[in-house]
Amino acid sequence: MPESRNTKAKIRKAALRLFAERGYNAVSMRDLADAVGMRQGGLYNHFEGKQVLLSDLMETHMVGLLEALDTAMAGISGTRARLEAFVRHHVSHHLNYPDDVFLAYMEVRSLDSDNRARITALRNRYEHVLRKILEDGCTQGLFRIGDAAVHARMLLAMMTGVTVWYRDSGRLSRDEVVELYLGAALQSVGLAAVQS
Amino acid sequence: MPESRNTKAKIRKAALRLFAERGYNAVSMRDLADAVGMRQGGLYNHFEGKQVLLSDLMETHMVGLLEALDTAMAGISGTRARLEAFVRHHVSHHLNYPDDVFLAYMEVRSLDSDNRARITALRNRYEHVLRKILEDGCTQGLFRIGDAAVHARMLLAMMTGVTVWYRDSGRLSRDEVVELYLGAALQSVGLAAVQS
DNA sequence: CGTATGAATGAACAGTCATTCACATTTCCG
DNA sequence: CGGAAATGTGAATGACTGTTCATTCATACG
Repeated sequence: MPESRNTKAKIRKAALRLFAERGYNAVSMRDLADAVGMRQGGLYNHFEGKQVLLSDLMETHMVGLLEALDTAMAGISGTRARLEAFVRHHVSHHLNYPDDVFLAYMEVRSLDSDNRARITALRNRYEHVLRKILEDGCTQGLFRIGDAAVHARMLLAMMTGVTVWYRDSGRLSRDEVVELYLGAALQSVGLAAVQS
Repeated sequence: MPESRNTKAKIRKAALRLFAERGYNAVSMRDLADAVGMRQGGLYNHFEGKQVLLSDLMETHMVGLLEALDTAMAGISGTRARLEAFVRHHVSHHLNYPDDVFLAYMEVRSLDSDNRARITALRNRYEHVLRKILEDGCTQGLFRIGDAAVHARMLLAMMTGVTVWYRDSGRLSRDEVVELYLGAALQSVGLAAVQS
């Protein structure tokens, strides 16, 4: 049992990396088995098939993302503070799990329709949290934005894009990057960036 | 000759749509031939192969994007005006050619290394134009942003994301969407949105 | 009219795909 | 130790991959 869980985790890890790097369709079960250090047949002792493996990875990521969001937002009140918490959570989570995020973003179309519906529902729940914050800020006259729903998508695209370019070997630390995105997000809704 | 150019254009059009919709690796030459209304063998009278077709589509798009940018920026002076022109150009161009943009964004990794280098160079030239505007705005004390290079990537990701959600059947017109993105972009650099 | 040309076909190629399975090997537990 | 369950192997399956090619066809030209 412990040995089993170990290889299962190794398969997930290798699959995440390969799928994110080359794309779901460009990775064969042979490639995956090679990366884990076994033959392709053995993979099927741990997963029913390639499609199940993909949707499993995606669902795990989305559930983890939502849980991390709950944790990050717990007990935070005030619209501005909630926006700040959301941005910090989103960017730092994306910096910490770039492969997961990239996969969940790029390979939705590789899911069959049932799995896609489930994943999309989770994503909508996530997006809705940000939209709610923006709507609150609007009705309170706190934010100056044209359209809350559109602005939510703008901010999510902006922040999610951090995975495309950020490298740990670059000149900026993760914390610095988080603060840069926070400043831009706050200004984009019409708030002054710094307050310290 | 005219007939040839016609089918060649039909192949490009169908390939663009299919690649953008399902992904390069998920589209077979048989699928493509079916979409055009011919058999797979005939495709090779017009293109050397699948990879050439992909890089051809991408290069055409990137060159067109750069040309459209030149046109949009021609004669525009003043940092703020140049930023406005860039944003308007980028968003409206992405609304008009969503498949091209999506393909060029998603399938860079499906290119072999030579083609990838060429496409990436074009993309960097494009990104550099925006970064230059932001740097100018910084040195002039006009913009309030943390880091011009990072901010350029933030804005590009934000604006490019419009292709993910926008539908002509939705409640917003393309022009309205362009103005929403313009407002957000201006505020994100610390400028007031409206001036009319 | 004869012929050269560009274009389309449909079969064939060698290779890869995800998946299955009978069979070894290892691990666990009584 | 013994046997059962878990785990890995390697070969096989049939379907599909991008690409090639001999052949056919229609049109254009001298």
